Amino acid sequence: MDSLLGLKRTHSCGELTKQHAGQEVVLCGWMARRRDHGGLIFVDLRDRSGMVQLVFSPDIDPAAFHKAEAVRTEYVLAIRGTVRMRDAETVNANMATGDIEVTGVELRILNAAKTPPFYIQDDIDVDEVLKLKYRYLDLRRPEMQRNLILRHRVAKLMRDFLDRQGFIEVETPMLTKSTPEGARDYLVPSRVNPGKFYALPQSPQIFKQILMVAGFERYFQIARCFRDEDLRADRQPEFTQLDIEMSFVDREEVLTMMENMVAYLFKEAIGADVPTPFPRLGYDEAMDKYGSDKPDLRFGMEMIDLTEAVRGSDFKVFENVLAAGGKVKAINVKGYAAIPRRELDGLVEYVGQYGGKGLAWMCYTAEGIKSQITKFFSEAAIAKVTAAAGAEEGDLLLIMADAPETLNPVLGQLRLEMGRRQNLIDPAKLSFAWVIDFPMFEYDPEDKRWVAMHHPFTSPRDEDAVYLGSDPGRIRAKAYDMILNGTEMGGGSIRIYQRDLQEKVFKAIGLSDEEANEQFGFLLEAFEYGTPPHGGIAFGLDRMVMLMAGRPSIRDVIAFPKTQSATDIMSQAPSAVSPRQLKDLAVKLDIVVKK
RNA sequence: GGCCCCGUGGUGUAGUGGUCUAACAUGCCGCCCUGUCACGGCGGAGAUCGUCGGUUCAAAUCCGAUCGGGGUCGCCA
Repeated sequence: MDSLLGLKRTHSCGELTKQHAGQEVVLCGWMARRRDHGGLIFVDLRDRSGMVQLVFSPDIDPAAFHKAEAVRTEYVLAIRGTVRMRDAETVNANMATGDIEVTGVELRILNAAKTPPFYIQDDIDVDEVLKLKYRYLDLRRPEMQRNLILRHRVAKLMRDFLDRQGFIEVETPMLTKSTPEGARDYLVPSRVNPGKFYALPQSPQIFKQILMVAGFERYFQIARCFRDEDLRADRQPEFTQLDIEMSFVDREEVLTMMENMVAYLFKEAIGADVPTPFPRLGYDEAMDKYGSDKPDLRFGMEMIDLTEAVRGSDFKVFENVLAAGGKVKAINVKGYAAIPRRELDGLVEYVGQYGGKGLAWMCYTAEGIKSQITKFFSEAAIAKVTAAAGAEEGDLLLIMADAPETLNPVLGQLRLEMGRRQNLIDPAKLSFAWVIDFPMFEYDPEDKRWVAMHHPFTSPRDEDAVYLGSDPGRIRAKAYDMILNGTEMGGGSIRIYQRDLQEKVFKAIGLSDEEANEQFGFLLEAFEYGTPPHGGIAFGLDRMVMLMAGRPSIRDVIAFPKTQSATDIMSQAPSAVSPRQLKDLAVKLDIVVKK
């Protein structure tokens, strides 16, 4: 094995162009591919910046040539050589550095490498376990390097933008207090306080509000957050938020500044033009038209209310739903009247997964309407449905009936599914919007109490606060979510900053005075020492970068992600600990759960 | 906790009861090759088919359990 002694890297592989022709350069990197012609060897050398072709020949340097014969995949190399133009017929247009090559006069093998378990290249299809076990090799692949470099760029742009706007980056604790609301906490036992636990933060929410009380006026943090809930493609137990809070602002100011920031980020990071201001949707409208509080607005197919059109038919299913106060709604899948019967049956199953009890359809074919339900309806009623849905020949109406709370989300899922099947979703499109006027509370039938939809520090709209004691369900909050292509990218609110209002909200979610004091007493007390009106927002950095990179999972933009069972295959976390460690922490494992 | 998909040489796949002594591609090893770029040619090694149990004269193949991965519902203020 050779050392680097006396050689200093002068260039990176990817930066070389015809401008460098004639120069002697020193390059370092990994051996990506070798083409050995017996009397002539080509090596593609890869580093973070890209790849370049090296040429070794006995005519150039016999020692370097013979060394090159022994080089294998992923060996770490340093080479000294001269950049030269390729002959016209040997130019490789598929390679960024394809105009030139480097003739090697000195080759050093800095380190050998075992043959990697998978190819170090883009677009591979390999088992997740293998990729995660050898994450350092997976991360060596150019596309993964691009993803993490993009992530770095986005974080830097966030800091640049917010710094210019007068924001101060402040770190808040990772060892914090467990609170009853929200997701399950990750707990950390305290050695010096036996029997007591810290919680890792689900978000820096309370600390950032305290920073407003402290007079920082504009705060941000790129903050790690922890939630002990089940994982998804876009959910990891630890994830990163861009957390922001501002004093002396109203909702308008927050929304305007944040959409400007996001437009800046997308422009600078991926060159996308994002028009501002963003469209705004009320929560009720979003649920009514799209059945979701984070609708994918890249395509239409809005839900259509047929309640009045179908009222008074002989169809018992609809009549029963209507009698119970439910609704009948449909989506119009344009041009899909020829849907195979088998697919329709599949759709019934599909809505069943989401709690849909049934699905009616009307196919507007050239021979008339094919449907299992039209026989229950008068011609006039059918005409009303056709008019309400704007149905034409070739269209397919998918119709559901249920209470709105069930119907909307299920039909919303069906809308998404049909959008996907009909290829209506343009992957290149970026459809941003704000969803505003969220309900303050939603009723939890399991706990039989009202819970904060956003969090309990969200301010109710001024005109709705009077219902706090009487009718929490009708209160709208000063909350907002930024959505992009059906993903919630960020959410926030204008906060409560007065003790008495905060106490009323705690009461509304069933916290007694004692509990409120025990959990949040310090915040309530802080509110009495001159708290400015304030509000803020937090963005999911992982999701934002995932969307920018066009990846299907945030695992692709996190250096060391966890599996669906929250383990790290590379480091084998979590793991058992020694009895000694447990004893120090005053922790006893009485309830042993499998393995 | 529920539902769905996946697990076969290093990697990706084929094989759905006997002809499997497991096929193909790629990678790997050896030899040849002075303009390739997914170089090419010739030869070779490499798999008890995730694990355990069952059915059967016979199991990669059927059944059950289990482990691991992925997607999703619930959950995620």
